[in-house]
Amino acid sequence: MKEYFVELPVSTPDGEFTARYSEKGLAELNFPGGRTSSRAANADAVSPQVRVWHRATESALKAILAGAEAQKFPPLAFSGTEFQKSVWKQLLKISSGQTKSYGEIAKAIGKPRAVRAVGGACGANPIPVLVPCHRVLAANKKIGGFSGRLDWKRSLLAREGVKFRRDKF
DNA sequence: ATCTTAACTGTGT
DNA sequence: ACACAGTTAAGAT
Repeated sequence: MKEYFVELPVSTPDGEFTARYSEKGLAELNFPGGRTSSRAANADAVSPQVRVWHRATESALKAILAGAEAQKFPPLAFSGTEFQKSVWKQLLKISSGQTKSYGEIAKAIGKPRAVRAVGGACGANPIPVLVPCHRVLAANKKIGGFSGRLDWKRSLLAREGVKFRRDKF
């Protein structure tokens, strides 16, 4: 079985995301607005397996963007350190409309002091939205930060009906 | 209530 | 070894 990486566009009301697949599953997901991936493969050229995954990705992505719970999920083949993977695994447990703090995540993986490292892991998350890094707020329910457009975090949380403390405005 | 400072951990250079 | 990060809790103002 040869190793392959495939990029496919995902059209959503928010723009065109780009999904990247490895031989194991969905490996990366990028926000719209980025450079148009000219390397995007033709949907017909990819294996049936990837097409199935991609269908699940589209379904899940659109659902979450709409503020709903994702029904279908493609296999996630993110690569990273063990620490990061354990963090992302925890993030997947947060259902729509719910939030957790960085401290709670750290505690859940047995390293309650590694709150800052958790933040780093979230920022390194290769599959935003599907891995709900946006559902993680600071300890006192403040919005916290976000690598990339902070607008996305606010917007997604708002769509899920999450109330967070807005320190300004 | 807001600001400042110090601690703590994983990761990249 | 050093600096930084999507934090936090405690102390000062």
